[in-house]
Amino acid sequence: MLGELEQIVLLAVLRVGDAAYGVPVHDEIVRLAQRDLTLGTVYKTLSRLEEKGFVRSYEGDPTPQRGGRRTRCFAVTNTGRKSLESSLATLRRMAVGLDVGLEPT
Amino acid sequence: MLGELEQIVLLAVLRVGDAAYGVPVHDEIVRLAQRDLTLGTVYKTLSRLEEKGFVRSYEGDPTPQRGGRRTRCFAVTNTGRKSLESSLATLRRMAVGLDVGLEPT
DNA sequence: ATATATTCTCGACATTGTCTATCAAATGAG
DNA sequence: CTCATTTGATAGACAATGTCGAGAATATAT
Repeated sequence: MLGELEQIVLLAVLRVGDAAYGVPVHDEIVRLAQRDLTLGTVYKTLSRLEEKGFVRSYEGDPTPQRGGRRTRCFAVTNTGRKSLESSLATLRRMAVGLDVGLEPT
Repeated sequence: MLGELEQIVLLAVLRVGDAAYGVPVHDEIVRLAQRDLTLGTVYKTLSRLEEKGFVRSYEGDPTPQRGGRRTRCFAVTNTGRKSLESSLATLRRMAVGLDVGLEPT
């Protein structure tokens, strides 16, 4: 089962695409979810998602502008994507017929 | 913030409509979310939602078929509905452009 | 070297998710 | 009427997720 924040973080990683490391993922969440999370929260969630096999991580290209260590980038795995789609599909199914702004096309 | 199950329970209460007490809400979740929850889990979640003001409860009509005590029915409050819509809107916003089965119309 | 900026890790604690066991009320059998 | 049975509700415990803040690691500028 994916928690609510886990879903959001998975979506953010997908959105950021390449070089999805902590900072841009965090920024994307703040921007689109209006949620004032800490970086620590994002990293913690990413770690847990990795333990469950929903994302994998790899060393990012060392292209730091000014200070900063190497980045740890994340990508959603197939399993992660399946799980995310399943969660969203459930919500959509349950929203059918209600006017809650999530009706199917 | 609404957890994932909280969202599902709110949706189920909306779906069931009148006389939304524990059992039918539970059934609706099992049916649409393929989630094998216990009745206890549903009640616990409903309690917590009520503490937060997202649902209210009232005594149901005593129309038991065979055994059974008076029912405690639940309805989603305005606040609850707003909160639910907000959560779903966030997901939808974040899904825009990704092919995860939750794109806006 | 030292200060500083950027990225990441690690406890610690709050909230949510979940079950099992148990309680309560209503009904029908005897 | 009494009580076993059925349906509905509650409570306590523990697991999983959500969240923060403090600090560690690493690179650069001075």
